Amino acid sequence: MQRTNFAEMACSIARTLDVIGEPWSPLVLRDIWVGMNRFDQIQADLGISRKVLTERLGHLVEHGVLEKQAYDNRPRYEYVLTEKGRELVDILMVMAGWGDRWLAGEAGPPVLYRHHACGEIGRVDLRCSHCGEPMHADDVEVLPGPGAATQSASAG
Amino acid sequence: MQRTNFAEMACSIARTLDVIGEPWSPLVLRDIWVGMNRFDQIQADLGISRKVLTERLGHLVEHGVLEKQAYDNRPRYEYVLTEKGRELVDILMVMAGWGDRWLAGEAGPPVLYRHHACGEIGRVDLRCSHCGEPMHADDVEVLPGPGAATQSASAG
DNA sequence: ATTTGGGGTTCCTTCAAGGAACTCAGAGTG
DNA sequence: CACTCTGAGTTCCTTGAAGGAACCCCAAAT
Repeated sequence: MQRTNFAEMACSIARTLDVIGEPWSPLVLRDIWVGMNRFDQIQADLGISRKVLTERLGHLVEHGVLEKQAYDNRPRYEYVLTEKGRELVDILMVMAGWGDRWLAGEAGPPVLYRHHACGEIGRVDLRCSHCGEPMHADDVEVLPGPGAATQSASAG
Repeated sequence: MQRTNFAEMACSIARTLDVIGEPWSPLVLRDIWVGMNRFDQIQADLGISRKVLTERLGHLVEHGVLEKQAYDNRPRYEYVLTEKGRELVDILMVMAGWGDRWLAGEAGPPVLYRHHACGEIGRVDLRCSHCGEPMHADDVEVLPGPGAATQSASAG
């Protein structure tokens, strides 16, 4: 899919999609985040084709969000998040928050997040890094930045 | 692509991906967010195939994140975000933040966000809804919630 | 010497993305 | 009235990615 090259667009959303926009990639990251670090674990948990999983892991390693580490003398490997990858998980937490709010239905959220700092079940909240007040779709004005393309559209 | 049905998984991330996980969907939402509301505008801006754009818009309307509104006596329509859709934009802002930080390079971020509340250029920051402290990948413990599947894996 | 198990490849089928051309409905123009 | 213009899609064909099952390789362990 995704034959159009999102990486070349002058849009940070498109560039991020170039890294995790392919099907399954966010779910692979989620599994690794919660401690499922081996190929067969992830494959069995998600039910993803082994071929596709190989491709996704390779892509994520290439982009520096995962590292492949040997854990045995035998050729055995596990995948761990880099710092770049751990920060990607922010996106997953916000996605989970939206899904919990709008798609969970009667049953309620499939998982809960206990915040280490306060020990309580919490949800992620988006706030302005500058003033600390809530920051959502309607709270911002979008302006061209230094890396804006001059000619083409698709800045973002 | 995505022939596997993410909607049925007991995972809010997977369910969210069922809504916006297909290629182009997040970029379509972004365009509408920044005020490009008509079919031909979006098509020209993104360079997406008209066929695919038709499919994506239909899917997003079906899932209640967009509304299709007539703006003329002629058969002319524009697409606007619902509340559900506006909250989806939170995900886009976090994606943009990650892309700005890790992929923008020398040129700097393509766009900047001015926060209405404080008037300054800001970045989104993830905080715990309970205590207000930062909340990231390593700051939480993931626990089964009320909607957790009992038998299968893929909770999240 | 044979089995086991993790970590992949290979190969084939099906279905989605890209892309260009075509359609349709209603307004504006001469 | 005929003609064109424009927005908003459809149709059709080609290419290529996802699904899936089978196969392979290597290094213990038995």
